[in-house]
Amino acid sequence: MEKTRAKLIAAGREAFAAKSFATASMDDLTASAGLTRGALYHNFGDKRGLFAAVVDEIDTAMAAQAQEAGCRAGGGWDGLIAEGRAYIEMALKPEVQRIVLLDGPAVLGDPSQWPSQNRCLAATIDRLGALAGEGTIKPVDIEALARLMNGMALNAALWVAASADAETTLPRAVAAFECLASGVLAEPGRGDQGAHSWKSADVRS
Amino acid sequence: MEKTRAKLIAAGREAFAAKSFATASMDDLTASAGLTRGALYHNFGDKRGLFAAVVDEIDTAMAAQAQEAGCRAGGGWDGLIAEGRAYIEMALKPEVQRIVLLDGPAVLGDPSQWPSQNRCLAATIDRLGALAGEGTIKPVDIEALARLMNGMALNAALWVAASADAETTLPRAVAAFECLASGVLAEPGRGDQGAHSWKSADVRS
DNA sequence: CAATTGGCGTACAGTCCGTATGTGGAAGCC
DNA sequence: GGCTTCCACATACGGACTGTACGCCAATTG
Repeated sequence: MEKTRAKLIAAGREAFAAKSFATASMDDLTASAGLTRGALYHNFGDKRGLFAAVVDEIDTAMAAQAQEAGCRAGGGWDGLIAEGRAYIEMALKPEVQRIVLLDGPAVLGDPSQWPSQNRCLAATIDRLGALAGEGTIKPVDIEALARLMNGMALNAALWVAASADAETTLPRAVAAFECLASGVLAEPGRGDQGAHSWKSADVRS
Repeated sequence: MEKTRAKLIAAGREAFAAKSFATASMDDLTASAGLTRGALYHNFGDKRGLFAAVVDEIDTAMAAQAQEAGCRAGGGWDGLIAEGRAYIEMALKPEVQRIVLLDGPAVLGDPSQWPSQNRCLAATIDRLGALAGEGTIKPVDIEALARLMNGMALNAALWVAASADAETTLPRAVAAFECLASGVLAEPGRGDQGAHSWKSADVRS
């Protein structure tokens, strides 16, 4: 049944977020879904299998939300920055930081190998490729740039999530992100408003 | 005895690197050191305690090596870039990627909270502060910048470590790192040679 | 209507962690 | 020198958890 899979994934999101992958008990998890471990091992084969499904669901939603924020910003360079900002902001949710940022790499390996991350990465690569075509950014290795920018946003998110008061740390992280990202601009002084943003954002720090 | 601690940490480095934190058995680990679990729980109190000691040892050595590379490059902006490059190169060792990059955050939490990382972060902050004082970099939030640059290097290292052939990926990651880092330069066109490096390194890609 | 298949519950074995207890030797004291 | 104390480590035990093999029930099919 496809309904039990959904129930298990939903229960997994709660359990893995609240207790981490290692300490989450599959007996409790399945019981909270009104099932037993038999259903789990039949549908996902493994504890890791359920975790991978949970990560894929969350990560896919994150990629979609980031891309939507990029389009809402009008695409182009501003869209790229908006994507990074959205990604950082999502890490305020404990679910995201515990499952995707901390346990995910340890259990499933390098995030850039996940299918959901590859989708997000492909979107960033496309966006950077378009910017390179119109000369907005320097003609550098696009894939390497996309990977590092994704990683930078991911790491900024981790910092914000671990900080005492995320409300004040978030703008600092976003400003630093935009400042570093402006390094790929062909004309840093006036490339869109990439160079202005870090200035205006820095005022409040 | 201080000798048993060293033997357990040495055995921990091998076991955690080869089998990961979760699958490493403390019975086997202590047996390989010629001891039993009694010695472990007496000296470190916990499986996590030993792991924290192992991470601290590796991470401290990494910070020292990176700082030494920075000094060898003559300090200043080139020193900062050399630090990042050295940090990325260290992640080629499976021990570093498995223990520090993957399991470390999951078991011990956000890396920026580790004592060893704080030492490395303080060094980067000092270096950035000096560069800001002489006007080499933009007057932005130094701490946020240092955290993101450390995270960027860490993530680039993870990518290189997970790639099929690290020898070709490494220069791509380093070039992208330098390109993004150049975003903090006050005069990107000719700030030291930060802007040249990404060009020359990109030729071979 | 009988048989088979698939989804799920149940029982069992194996492993591992953490703690409580025991032991041997070294140091201190009279 | 003998006795006590203490510390570093070994040993034994309990509890929990995962993964697997097996059993049951419903639905489908011929």
